[in-house]
Amino acid sequence: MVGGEEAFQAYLGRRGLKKTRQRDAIVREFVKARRHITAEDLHRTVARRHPAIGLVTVYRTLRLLEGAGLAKERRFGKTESCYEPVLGVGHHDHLICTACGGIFEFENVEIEGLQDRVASQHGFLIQDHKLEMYGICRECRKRGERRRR
Amino acid sequence: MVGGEEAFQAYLGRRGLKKTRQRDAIVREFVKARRHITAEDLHRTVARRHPAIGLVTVYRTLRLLEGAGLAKERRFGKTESCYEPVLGVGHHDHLICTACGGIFEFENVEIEGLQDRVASQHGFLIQDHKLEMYGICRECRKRGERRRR
DNA sequence: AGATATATTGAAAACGACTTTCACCTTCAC
DNA sequence: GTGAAGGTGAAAGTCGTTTTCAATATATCT
Repeated sequence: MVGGEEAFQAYLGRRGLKKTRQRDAIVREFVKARRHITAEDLHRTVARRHPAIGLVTVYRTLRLLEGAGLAKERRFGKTESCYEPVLGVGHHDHLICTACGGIFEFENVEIEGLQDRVASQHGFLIQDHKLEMYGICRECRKRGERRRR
Repeated sequence: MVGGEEAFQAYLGRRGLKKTRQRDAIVREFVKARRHITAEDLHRTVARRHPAIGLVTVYRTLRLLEGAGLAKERRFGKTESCYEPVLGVGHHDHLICTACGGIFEFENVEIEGLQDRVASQHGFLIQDHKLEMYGICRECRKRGERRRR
């Protein structure tokens, strides 16, 4: 999402939508995050400098970013969604620790290749995919696999 | 989930829980489904023969089944969860058509192997994983990729 | 700049899936 | 059978997210 802010404004213009201070502030913080973040967390961050901006507007802006192809919604646990900036290239997937809740990212070209093959074997035209692996991370294994919650 | 009903009753016994008519009916229909199903759909099915059984009890029973390792919760869209019977062996993943909403299952041992390798490279002890691919299925491509919703 | 049309805002209410509460009802070990 | 421990359905409550609505900001036209 290099130059994400300009891309976002172009998107707004194209759709006859307006550039506002709130959207600017939200998009700026979202880009700074550089990692998946929940709407609530993003709101907290934005509200430090702009206390008047509501959570509702954060949700709306995230949906706009998604529409612009600049953010992607993810759902790891059973509860809230996370949003992550769409960086120029390179898809990544996630390793999620069920003990500490930590989320680790990785990329693997071979897996991607196999996925494409499976998809075309089934006659699918692939648009997106996600791979999530759940387990115990190195740290938690050392610590003795204590469970959270 | 061959012999799922017996396994479930064993689980109940082990935990000091009781076998009830409602649970029997719900588990029986769940096993018959043999495929992912939402709580709501399962309830609808069960209610045909047992109109008094509430959706609440279906949710509770599904959580029990999950605890017993006989069902697995999945979340494809952004809305409801699906539950699928855990069959004895063989993990499968999903191809989801964004046009018609259809869900197709597949298995691929090579991908599984690569996943395990990635996990161990990161020091992870894998417990579970899920792979979902989104795209347009063969039928919808023929039909001209109309969008649902 | 001022007027005008249209989009945007925050607060509160609504939403949908799911969970909890509660008073009554089963189940099962004795 | 009896009684303690669980289970039940209905209604109320949660939680994350979306919608509604009256007030306000932005872009465009003059």
